[in-house]
Amino acid sequence: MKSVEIPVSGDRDANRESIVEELTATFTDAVARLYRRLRAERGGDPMGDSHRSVLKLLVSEGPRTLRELSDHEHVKPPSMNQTVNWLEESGLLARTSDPSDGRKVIIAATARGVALIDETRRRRNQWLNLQLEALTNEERQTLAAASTIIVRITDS
Amino acid sequence: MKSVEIPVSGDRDANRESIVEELTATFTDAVARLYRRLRAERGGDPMGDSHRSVLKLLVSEGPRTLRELSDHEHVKPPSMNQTVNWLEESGLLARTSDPSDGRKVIIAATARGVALIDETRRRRNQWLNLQLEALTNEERQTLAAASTIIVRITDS
DNA sequence: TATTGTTATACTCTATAACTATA
DNA sequence: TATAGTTATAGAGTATAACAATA
Repeated sequence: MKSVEIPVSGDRDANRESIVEELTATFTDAVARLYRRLRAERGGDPMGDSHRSVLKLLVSEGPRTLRELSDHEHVKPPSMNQTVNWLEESGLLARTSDPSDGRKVIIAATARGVALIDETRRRRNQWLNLQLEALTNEERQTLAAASTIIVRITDS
Repeated sequence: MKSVEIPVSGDRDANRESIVEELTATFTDAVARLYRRLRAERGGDPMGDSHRSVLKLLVSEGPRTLRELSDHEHVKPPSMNQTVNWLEESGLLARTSDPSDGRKVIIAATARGVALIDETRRRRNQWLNLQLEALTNEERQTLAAASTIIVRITDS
């Protein structure tokens, strides 16, 4: 009878685990669905999320190598190379050789790339803007706090 | 001098707007990066996110038509059709004609599809499980609350 | 040998356009 | 005509394999 009356520590661990796993499932679904929705709302913008994310990083944090970019975006180097190729052909970034290491290539935003990020920062994501405006301040604070946690988790 | 001393209501609106736009940018970035990270952690699993999301819906909420599935996932019918084809060829769902409307096709998970969802529910997303276990209860509550808000926004 | 970048190629998931069948 | 599903095809973004150049 003991085992019924007194929850042992193993039970509590199992319970905590199932709570975490439930959150994992719920949270994964929520993020995946929002990501798809954002893509669906993106509309006629020629620059995709990946391109924008890279350009934004270069603008806000300065030049990087290809390897640094692919690591930061959690993508393989050949994938990042294609993204960088597109941005280079669009005149939004430029490649230069690293004088101190002939293997490396320094990738930096051009003036046009900086201008584009500044320009579009406010125009973008109108759909999400509308959704967020309709929330309460408390709900927005929840999302802001969640964003902080997400970034910390993702970069770990 | 007045305009400097007394903030007019227009200023307050502009301020609220910029706060929302800042959250939009931050939140979009966080979600996109977590989505990529989750994909990178997925590893050798042959079933992609879209396939799994559809199968999970069929298992947890019962049969649906193609149109219902494509609406739910915010995807166009031909895209969903390809996803459904893959799942059908893999024996995880089955199509049957709707007796009351010859145009419609009822899509339902097979026993094997149900078993697969049950099986993999616990094995999946190990990386995110670990990250969430390392958080405080308060942080997990924040993410759970954010998930609720995200789902509500996304389905609107 | 190890590392950095690159090219070639293929896979997944999405879209649009055009078609068939049914209501 | 309108709706549900489907096929054909294309595009974006990812991956792996193989290669060149440099450390």
